[in-house]
Amino acid sequence: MADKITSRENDYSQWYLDVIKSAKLADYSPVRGCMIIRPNGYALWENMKEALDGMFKETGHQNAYFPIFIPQSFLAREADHVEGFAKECAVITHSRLKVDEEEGLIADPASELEENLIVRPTSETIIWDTYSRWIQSWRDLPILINQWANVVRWEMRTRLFLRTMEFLWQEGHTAHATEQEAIDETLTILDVYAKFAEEYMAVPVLKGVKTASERFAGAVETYCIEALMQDGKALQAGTSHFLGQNFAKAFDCQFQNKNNELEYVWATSWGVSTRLIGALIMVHSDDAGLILPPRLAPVQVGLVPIYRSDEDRENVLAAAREIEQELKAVGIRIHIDDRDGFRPGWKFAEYEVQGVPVRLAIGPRDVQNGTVEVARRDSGEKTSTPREGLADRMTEILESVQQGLFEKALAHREANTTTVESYDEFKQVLEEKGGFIRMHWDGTEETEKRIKDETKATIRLIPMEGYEEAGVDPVSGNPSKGYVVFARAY
RNA sequence: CGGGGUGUAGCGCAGCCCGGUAGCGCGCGUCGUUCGGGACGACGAGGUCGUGGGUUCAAAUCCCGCCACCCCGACCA
Repeated sequence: MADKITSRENDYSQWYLDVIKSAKLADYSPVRGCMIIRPNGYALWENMKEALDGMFKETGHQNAYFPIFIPQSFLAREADHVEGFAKECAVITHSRLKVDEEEGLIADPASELEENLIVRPTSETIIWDTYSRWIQSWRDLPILINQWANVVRWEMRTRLFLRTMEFLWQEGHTAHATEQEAIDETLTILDVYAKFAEEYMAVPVLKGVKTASERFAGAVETYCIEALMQDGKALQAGTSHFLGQNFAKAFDCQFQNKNNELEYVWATSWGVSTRLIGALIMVHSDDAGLILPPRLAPVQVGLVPIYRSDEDRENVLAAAREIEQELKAVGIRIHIDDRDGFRPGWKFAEYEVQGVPVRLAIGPRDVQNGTVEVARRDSGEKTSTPREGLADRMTEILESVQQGLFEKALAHREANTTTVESYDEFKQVLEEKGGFIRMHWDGTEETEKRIKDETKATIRLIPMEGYEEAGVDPVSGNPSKGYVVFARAY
């Protein structure tokens, strides 16, 4: 008997945790705030990684790897950066342990490090230290590097996938000769992220710019994609930062331009993390468990063979293998659950809770009739269909599931995006409905903070499209350049 | 860092108030019957009761300390 999943209506955040547990995506670790990513979760991450990695390479980037340890002094070089990250750094002070007679195993005082090391919370500092040695001339630019890595941020409050102390991510760090080129890079990546979210994750996203208070520590401008979860809360799904010359100046990274002048290098950084898995869960899944978009699902089609006698078993499994070959031939990831000792109903339930997009079942009756049962995870719809032409039909169904998930999520977002003209209306919508709320904003940090303090809603982004529409900020009464998007966020 | 909660078999929990043989469900092992939506029976394995101390003839249970984790909130990808 599987664990019961709390309904979304009953307790959304418990539901989220239940889905992760039932679908065997992750587990808690012995250390607070850290998670064990189980094979189901990791396979999902690998698929995300593969798709993104391809897109990065397509846009001219290369992978590299920088060390996990950073000299403590590096962090202090960029003022905003240190302020943003200092409070959540794991610090390494010793290099070995020893057995103390009274206290047992302790850090050996004799091994105290000359300089503390920090476990990277992000790699700007060590990378810009490196770039300063790699870059001398305009001919050395641009540098377009990405790395797949783990980072550690000593968070007060953690949630599986959404915020863990250690998480997996990719971080791109690019160096450019001109400001415009760096800005273009920032936006190129933002588009890559949006495309990935929508086409692979089937999660519609808004693209925009963060306000100063929500900006990355050390950035000149932070661009982001924001998604809306089923409970009406927003989730930042990816960020792309234009860093200006801040890090180049902090790490003294200059180059000689074509006019023989020394200039500081222009920088960007950008990242998405295993948090995307959290987004995926919260956007699509239901009370029966996980629902995965076919393009990312580790198993796209799960096949359950049904038999009683040995003879049936042989015939059914033979048919199952044929189907497997046909589907594999058209590039479908199919898995046959041929384990004896598990009954079909159990297997159905397992595929369901694990979010496998389509489930097939084939038994003696089907073998005789040349049919197979097809069940869609998204709609629950079950049909019996001829084996003839199955591969093509499966391709269509998977495409239709992928499309359907996106459309459903988009419809949800649209139904939960409200434009308001007064602060009272804003508060009312926030309480009763949640979601994205568009409202005029005067552009001041003061107003932004007041709204946040009073309602817990933050400006998720200043939209990149359709922003210029002058009006009045209903909170301050001051003029506004356009509507910005508010929400309560994870 | 504030609030709440929990530590007893692999997992979920009861037992604690009122001290005296450590229990239930799921899972696990063997055998048999089953198998088209999470099957059933029989037998069986599995526990330093988070940890240190105290009270007592006797502590999972009472007292004191410590540790850990989870959930909610503030802060943050």
